[in-house]
Amino acid sequence: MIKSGNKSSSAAEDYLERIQELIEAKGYARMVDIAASLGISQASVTNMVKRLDTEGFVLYEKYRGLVLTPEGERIAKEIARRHRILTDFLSQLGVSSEEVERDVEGMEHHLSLDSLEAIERLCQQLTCHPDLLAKIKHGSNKGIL
Amino acid sequence: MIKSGNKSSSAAEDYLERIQELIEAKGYARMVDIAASLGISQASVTNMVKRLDTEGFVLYEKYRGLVLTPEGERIAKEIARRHRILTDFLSQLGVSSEEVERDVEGMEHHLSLDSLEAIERLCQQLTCHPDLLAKIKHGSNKGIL
DNA sequence: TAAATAAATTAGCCAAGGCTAATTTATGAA
DNA sequence: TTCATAAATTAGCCTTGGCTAATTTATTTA
Repeated sequence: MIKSGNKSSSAAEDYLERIQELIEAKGYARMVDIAASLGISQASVTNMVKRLDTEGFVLYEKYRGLVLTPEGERIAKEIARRHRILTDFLSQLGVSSEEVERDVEGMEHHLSLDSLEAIERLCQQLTCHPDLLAKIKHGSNKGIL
Repeated sequence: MIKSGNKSSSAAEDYLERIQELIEAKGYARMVDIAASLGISQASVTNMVKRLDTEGFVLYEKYRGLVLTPEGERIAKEIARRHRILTDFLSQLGVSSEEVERDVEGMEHHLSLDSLEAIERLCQQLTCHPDLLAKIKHGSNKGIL
């Protein structure tokens, strides 16, 4: 998904997002850490990283590690942004953080820029209308406990 | 996706939704129509319908047609509901109908009930606040033309 | 009702993305 | 520096969900 530039699958986007997060957090992204972070096997990571390399999202040298290309980084940051916006949105609506996480994970690859930015503006507006948000959350049965 | 009852993949859910739509519109769902409606080959439909049968979502007899089981119908209706709610939501935000269609198609399989119903309540509230919606749409560059 | 056409099915293929088991390379500690 | 362990890779397999081409069954029409 994601329109401009090269095509990347949902799976590829997930990898790029996590790789970027690891690099930000620790300066590098090892295969073993990518695997742990995504909850999949190291072998699967090796395969996908090879693909990401041939498709130009990553520079990879066997046994030596990998870095994102500018294009890979662009996609990683775009996905991170979608993640942020959608997480904010569902959190504002009072959805529990575990559900937010799962739902966002699934949705973030399927939204046009237009929809995403409309939701972003909506969040902005909702911030100034806590009364409205209160009514929405009130409908929820898992209220303030 | 969809929690309660049997598991169904996103693809299976798409099939069930379309089958239900065809049955509602014409009283029956032929392989050739399901294929046309989903934009895939008849052979692929035959395969998936067999699977939907063995998984209990559909009753199918070779060359004789198919009907939804109660469970299949339950899922079809649940997906249709998600489709409705998400379509309403993005439309309210001023997203173009083609984009709404594509986005909803992608998202509808990935939302928890909690998130879905929070969005439903949000739409309800937004209906009473056209001023708010106006501001959101205003941020869009493809405004009133 | 027999032949032509439309619909459905089968067989066999492909790519994406997972997996495990076995092997190879790198690295840290004695 | 050598050996034990950790990390990475390879080989080979699986499922999902597509596809085309060939075949079979149903249906329509002359």
